[in-house]
Amino acid sequence: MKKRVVRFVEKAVAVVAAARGFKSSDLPEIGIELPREKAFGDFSSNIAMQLSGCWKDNPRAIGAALKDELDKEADLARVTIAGPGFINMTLELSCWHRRLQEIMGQGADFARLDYGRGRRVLVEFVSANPTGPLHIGHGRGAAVGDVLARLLKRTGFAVDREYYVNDAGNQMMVLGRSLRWRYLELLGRRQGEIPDGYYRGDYLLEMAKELLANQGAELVAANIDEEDETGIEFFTKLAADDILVGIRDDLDLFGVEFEHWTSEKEFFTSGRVDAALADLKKTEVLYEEEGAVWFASSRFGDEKDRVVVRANGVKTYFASDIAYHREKYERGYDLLIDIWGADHHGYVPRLKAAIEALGNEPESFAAILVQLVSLSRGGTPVAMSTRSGEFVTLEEVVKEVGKDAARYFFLTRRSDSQLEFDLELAKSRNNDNPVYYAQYAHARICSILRKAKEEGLKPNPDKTSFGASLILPEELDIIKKLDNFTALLESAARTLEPHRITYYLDELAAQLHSYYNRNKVITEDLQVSGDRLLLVDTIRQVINICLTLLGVSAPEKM
RNA sequence: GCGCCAGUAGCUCAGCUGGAUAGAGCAACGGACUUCUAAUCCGUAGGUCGAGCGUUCGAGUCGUUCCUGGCGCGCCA
Repeated sequence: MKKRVVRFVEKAVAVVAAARGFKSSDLPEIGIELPREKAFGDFSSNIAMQLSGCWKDNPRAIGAALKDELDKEADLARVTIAGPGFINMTLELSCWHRRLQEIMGQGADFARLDYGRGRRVLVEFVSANPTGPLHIGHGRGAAVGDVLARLLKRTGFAVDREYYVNDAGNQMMVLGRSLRWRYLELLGRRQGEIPDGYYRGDYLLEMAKELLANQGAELVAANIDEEDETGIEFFTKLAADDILVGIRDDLDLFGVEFEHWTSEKEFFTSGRVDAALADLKKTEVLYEEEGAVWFASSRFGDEKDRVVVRANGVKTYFASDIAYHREKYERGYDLLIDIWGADHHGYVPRLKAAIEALGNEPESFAAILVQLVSLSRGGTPVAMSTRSGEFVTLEEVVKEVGKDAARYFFLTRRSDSQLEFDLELAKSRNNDNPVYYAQYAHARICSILRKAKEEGLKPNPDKTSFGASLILPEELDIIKKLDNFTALLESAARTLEPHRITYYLDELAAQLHSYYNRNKVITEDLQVSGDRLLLVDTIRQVINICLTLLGVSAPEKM
């Protein structure tokens, strides 16, 4: 609808520009907004103010000239000039009624946009080290990443989700040592507290017990000396594989699926890290100093240069990450989105530098930083640390509060603002939980539709009289809100901010609840009932789309 | 010390590419179920948008300087 109004204004501006002898080529872009105040009409434009500078005339005079042109449009019921020069426009009611019918007619395909024009996007998220179960912080990343992927898909991107398994490096050795220690502990060959720096979560103890039960003591114990690192690789692989299975299960429970699981280790073994470094070397951004190989990331805006190969010959995590992102581009993606914990923000400039050094557009890479989730229980902070084993797992939370509430909760805030997750609050199944509000609206409409069906009524399909009885201000507001959904999705996709869906949904649900309490949908009047059924059914449809985007169920009864 | 993110109602937070009189939920207070689902609704009250300066027709939004909080500044991942 907005685009139609933009065209009206464009046309008017072109006519007036021609009359005043200005070229149509150097006109500013037409901005159309939804005014805050209803009294200002359906749409408003500030174009007169923008033109006043280059046309050397006052905004109200320009506005008046534009108004004369706009008054010729049959679909515009009213055009006024207000304040410093706003052009306020009100559409004919019939336009809104037609729009409602149109939205309903598009069904589940409403707001399926072509904004992305088929560009290929890779959204990489969670990517937690396979050193322990996913905790609540990973849950936030999972929710944001998954919903963002769904959003981009709907707005016209070709999207893949990817989990990068960080199965290389020191941490994996520590994991192996930790499991081996637990195993030896069960055999009575280790006593006391597990050493500092080891992972001490209960899951490793459980794993060790299972290992002992399945494989016995001799199989692996025979060759293990008290002190050396014998068998570490065996334990590492065992632990990592087992944990990864658990991670997949947890994400499955959370409703998150990945198209790809990529292993960091394979980048080393396949020689891709070396190939990436060779590429960088060609562009002369690598140099040696103090025995190490450095990447001159400071030339691309990073605060200092970074080591890619240590003096001991071992390549850094950064080196494999360069290879990883290089490979993403090779796979043909136009846009890379990485979702990281905000504590990794210092890492963004160097990766961006590498991406640029490899000849890619810096704008084709975006890192979304998700702030930490601070955990509390009934208002008391809970410490979280994988190594100490003190944390609440994602699995635990999902099982307690349900997938719907958990996912929704993570999207009630924009990602760069910190989120406090109170376990007591989340676990309590009371009415404070915002997800029920939207779901209830959906169930309520379904209930109305059931009742209508019993009475032989259905949403008005009549192409000539549809919606004509929808004349209440709140009805018009709802239609506008429904119409605005496409713009909302587009802006959410443009800014990569999936939380906007949640807020929109909440507002739409509020409008429905309010409308429901004020008006009866099923009345004596067949025309009115049919039109109102059309209205609420369309609301239901859009709520359904929102909930689907959020990965939250849309119950027909509650 | 440098950098990133945040600072909006008592609390938790929205505020779309700068737009007109700054919003919601919770908490507080007062109302609405013989009615299509009260997991709801309606009303009241609550603000120098951290502070200053600047940019312009116009700033919560942009620039800049401070203040406060979180995080990061490794040849760890």
